[in-house]
Amino acid sequence: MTQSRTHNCGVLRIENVGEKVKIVGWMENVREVGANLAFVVLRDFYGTTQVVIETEEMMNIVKSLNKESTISVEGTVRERASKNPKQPTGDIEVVPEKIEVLGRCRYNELPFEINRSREADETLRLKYRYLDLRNPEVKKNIVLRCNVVAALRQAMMEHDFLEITTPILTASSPEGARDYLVPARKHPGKFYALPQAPQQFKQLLMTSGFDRYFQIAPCFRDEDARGDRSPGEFYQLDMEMAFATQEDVFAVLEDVLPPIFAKYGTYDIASKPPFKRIPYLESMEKYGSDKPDLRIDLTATDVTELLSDCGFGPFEGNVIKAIPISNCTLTRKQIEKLLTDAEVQSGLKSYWFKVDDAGAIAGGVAKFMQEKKEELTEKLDLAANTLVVLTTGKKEEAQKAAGVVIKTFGPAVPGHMDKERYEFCWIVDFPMYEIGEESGELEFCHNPFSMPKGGMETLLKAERGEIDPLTITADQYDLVCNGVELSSGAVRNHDPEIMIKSFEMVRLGEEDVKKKFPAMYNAFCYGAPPHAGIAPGVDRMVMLLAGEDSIREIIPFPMNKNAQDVMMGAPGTVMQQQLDELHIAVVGLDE
RNA sequence: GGCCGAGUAGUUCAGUUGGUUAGAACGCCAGCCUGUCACGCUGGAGGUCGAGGGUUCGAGCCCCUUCUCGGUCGCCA
Repeated sequence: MTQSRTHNCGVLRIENVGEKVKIVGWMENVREVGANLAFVVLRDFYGTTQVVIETEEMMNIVKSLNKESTISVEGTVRERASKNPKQPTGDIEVVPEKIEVLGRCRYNELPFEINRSREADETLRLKYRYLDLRNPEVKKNIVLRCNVVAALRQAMMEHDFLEITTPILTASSPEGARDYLVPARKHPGKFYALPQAPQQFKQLLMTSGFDRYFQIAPCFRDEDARGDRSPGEFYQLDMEMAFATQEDVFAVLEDVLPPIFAKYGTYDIASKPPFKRIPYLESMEKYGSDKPDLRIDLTATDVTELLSDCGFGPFEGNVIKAIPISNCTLTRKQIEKLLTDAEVQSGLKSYWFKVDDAGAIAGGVAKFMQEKKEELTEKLDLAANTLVVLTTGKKEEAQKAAGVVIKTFGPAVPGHMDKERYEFCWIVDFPMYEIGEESGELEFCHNPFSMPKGGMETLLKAERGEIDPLTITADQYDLVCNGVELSSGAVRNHDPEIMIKSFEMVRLGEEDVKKKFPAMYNAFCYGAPPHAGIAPGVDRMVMLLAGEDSIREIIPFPMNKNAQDVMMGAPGTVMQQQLDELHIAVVGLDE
């Protein structure tokens, strides 16, 4: 038989009995049950098929091989004497006439057992990622990723977006994250930068008249990792639309995303358009977060006025937020445990009391609450068996702590979270400016590319002192799903004069704009369309869909937390000649 | 960079108040087993307890230093 294979390891069924077949794959397991009887589990991408060994000749071949060797098996499909209903191919087995060794596994002990690789130490998994990926449970996330990317691409094309690639070697952008730099051989002392996002290119495409652009775009940022943030590189579904408003952008994603989430996600249910829209300030007040998990029905209420003079020390002079949790039957110990979890995450201590089943206030800081019982009951709509968690600190601290408490208690207290669904929302009306923590002066809150609401007129009013610049908002928005920030986007500032004015607000000016964004500034001077866009993170989307907590589970070859590829040995040293060509002298390293 | 957690057999882990030869499961090796499918049974090999130093008659365990990994905060326009 000259074919490489006639069937894969996932397709043979009872109907194929009697057929001559050739299958290939990895020898996953050998079950030796008698002197001349053994069962070989052959695995390929598609599944597993049992090969039965009944002769001394075949037994000798099998016994000479380590597990995970690749072999080809030519033989006949036979109905099993004892079937296994748990396996798709469990009704049949292949009786081999010829077994050929294709790739011998040189080791009889692997770094970990393939089918249990997810339990192994992560560093080991990453070092032997090619073995880790043999595990169908690991592989399935990569397959999912591929399907999701294909579905996104198809949906975007159907919405008349063109996929256009933009440079990987480009210029360093002075704003935002730390850049990855690439030394320029032909230009000593100069550097390319890898793009943090194709932001400027896509805006330039808009000025070129491409009406709708998208790209599954690789982005590079030299910032530290998180559980949901891969260090170094990640992918965005980057998109931009000319002559478009916030509503146009929303309409596209509200059309594109829910079907893909419902189809490929762990849960079948996704928000229907239009998604809930929550102004940034309201979100911070109510959910203590700019990425609320709307599957949780808990919200925070400001009780500063009510409780600041209640006599409890930590409350004095601080903002106080209350999160009432109805029908809560947690024990004191469980409550304390959850509060500790929340404290670890937020770094802020919170307090509690509860209304017991007799309607009395008890536990935690109850003794400071007794005098305020009536007002509290009215304000928080308290009933029996309601737990109230209190957070406090400066306004931002109290809000942030409340946000963490909500996300900690929501899943832990029965009845407050409908987990099996995807809840999208838009966070809108982001402030354009904020007071920088270090500088103490006005700074851009998010990015300088956004169009301030009201345009030039608003900026002039602020300049004349008629309005507080902190109240200026932008048509800038985040897409949030289940408490995960999927994306940021905005209606862009396409007007050179407004751009300059907007920069002047933060003590920068025309020269800075020209210096930082020369191409974009110049391009906008030649007649630019109003445009808007967004860039949902592909990795985070797939992570949500796969139901994984670690971003590394959905990346084929992830780096570790310290931005190292332990499999390839990156970053690594290079030859002196390479350094010389790049005009780089490495100093201060002991080698 | 701060804080928290972890590091013991190939892998995942246990290891009592500091006390004899550091254990289990899986994997591996050998033998047995003619219908297994997480096969079973019997036996065996396998350890610088992350590294270095200290306390002690005696350290996997206590103390100090350090390395590595993970989580979290900073950071991520």
